Amino acid sequence: MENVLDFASVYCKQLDKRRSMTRHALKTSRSEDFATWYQEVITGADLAENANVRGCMVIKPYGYAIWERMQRILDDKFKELGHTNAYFPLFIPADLFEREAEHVAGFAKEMAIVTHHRLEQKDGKLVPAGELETPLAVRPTSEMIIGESMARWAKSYRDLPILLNQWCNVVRWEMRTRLFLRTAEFLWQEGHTAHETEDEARKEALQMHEVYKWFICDVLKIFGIPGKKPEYDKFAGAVDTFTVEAMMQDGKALQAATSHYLGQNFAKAVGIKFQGRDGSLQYAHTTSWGLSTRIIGGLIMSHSDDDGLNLPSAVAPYHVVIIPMIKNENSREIMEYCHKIKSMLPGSIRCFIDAKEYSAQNKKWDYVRKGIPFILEIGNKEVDTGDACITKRLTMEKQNMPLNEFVSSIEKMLADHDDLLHKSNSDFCNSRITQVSSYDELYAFFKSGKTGFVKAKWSGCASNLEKLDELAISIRCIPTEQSGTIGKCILTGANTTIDAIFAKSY
RNA sequence: CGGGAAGUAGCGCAGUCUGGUUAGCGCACUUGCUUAGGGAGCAAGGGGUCGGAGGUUCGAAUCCUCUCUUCCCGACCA
Repeated sequence: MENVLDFASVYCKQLDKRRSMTRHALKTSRSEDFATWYQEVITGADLAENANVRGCMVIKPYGYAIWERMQRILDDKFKELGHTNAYFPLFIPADLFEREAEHVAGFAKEMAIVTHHRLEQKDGKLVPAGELETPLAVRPTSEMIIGESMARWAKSYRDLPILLNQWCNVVRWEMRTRLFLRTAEFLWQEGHTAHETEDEARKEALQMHEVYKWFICDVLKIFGIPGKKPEYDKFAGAVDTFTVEAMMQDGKALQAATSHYLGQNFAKAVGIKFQGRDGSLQYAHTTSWGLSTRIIGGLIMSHSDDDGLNLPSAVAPYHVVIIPMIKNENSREIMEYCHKIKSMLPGSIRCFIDAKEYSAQNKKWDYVRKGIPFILEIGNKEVDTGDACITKRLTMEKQNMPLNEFVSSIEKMLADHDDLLHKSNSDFCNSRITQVSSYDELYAFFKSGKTGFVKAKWSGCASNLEKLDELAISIRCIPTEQSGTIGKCILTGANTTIDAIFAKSY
């Protein structure tokens, strides 16, 4: 493990050195204009584009390939833990929402509603004609409609737990949208479970919270702090909300995935009742948990640099791209050599040969922007020497190595790639966590233009929160890892042991 | 949803203020030749209902009204 870190340390330095010396693949740098840079990473890597509909996006094939990788990893894990996939309707009768007061209040403002079901031609224009008796909400989340089914399915304690997940799209009519981070329609998975006891349901919510933590931090190598949402910032209708708050390269927090213990709130609203072991009729305890395409935004803002995207190997559509440097005279030998390389690679390595007739250099820079970990340039030289000419995306260092050595070390190099990705991100983020012990310090920190997470004592009560408004920050979470020390709440002055994370957020 | 900016070729832009030949430039694209491993050169080409609708005018990318979309700052954001 130490060796790995040493390796990463050395490369971090090379990385910084190179960045100060050379021309970059993107026009705008992170430090110049983070928001513009973010857009350029997306267009540069060909991940997505704005659709013709307000706030909606087209996820392009390369972006969707990343999402598919994420889906596969998570789906396998969910199933391993006993969940099964199902599918519920996109439309939810609007009045169904009204059964849970907090829930409807939380979503009312961002709900898209279908009120008509037919178009008619009028003066050459199509106008909605048949009005629906009951308006249909386009699902912003499916607790109510899935709960309604569960109510029909659960009769006895023997029917529990019900462990469901669905992969779908949801719609939230947001006022301000940004590709991946906040779109009117987005893709996600939503898990919904019903349990016999509070204890079991709480364990389920925490278990899925752990799964998200693992996926975000270990698989995607994104720096995140797991914790609990403050009482006033829970999911509408939840008893407890757990979150992973990820830190982006501009120091802002991104709520990356949440898991909720819903108590009996939803069970009571839709009637998930079952006969218990003692014969009495009881309400189930439910949970829900979700992770969306927003995480792709988090992935971009965690790992990308001024040359574009960088990807952890687990979700990279390709690990290796081979670019033939074709010259007319012996293109056949070069292509044969390229195929030979591909066929020699271990099965775990995703590789493709780009033989499109575009200029090799332009192709190379495209793949730099797409964050392919290893780019191979294969031409006459390599055919003659039996080498591979490899550019490592993270460090942008280019080197020749004997083909056999490349093939036998590719898995190790990919592991090193992941370690470096992980280390440079976690070093960056760890250096941006600041501890303060008073509101004045907090104020000075954010007013000075510094960014990052600030850890401070908080009483846990909702008073004096308006003091955070001026700084445009919020309490992101109460981290699972608590120091246990006693101190004064920076907002109220009350004695407390609670550590909380304060930050600007997306 | 409030304030600001902007929509002209795939991308980036000029032209709009002060209405007037056939709407231009760079990159990209096509063809040819010459070159090639940090983003080629030269030459000849292709590609546009100037976001959309309506109006003013002999004439609208340009002026007016409405509308859609995008970006930035706020508010909002399980």
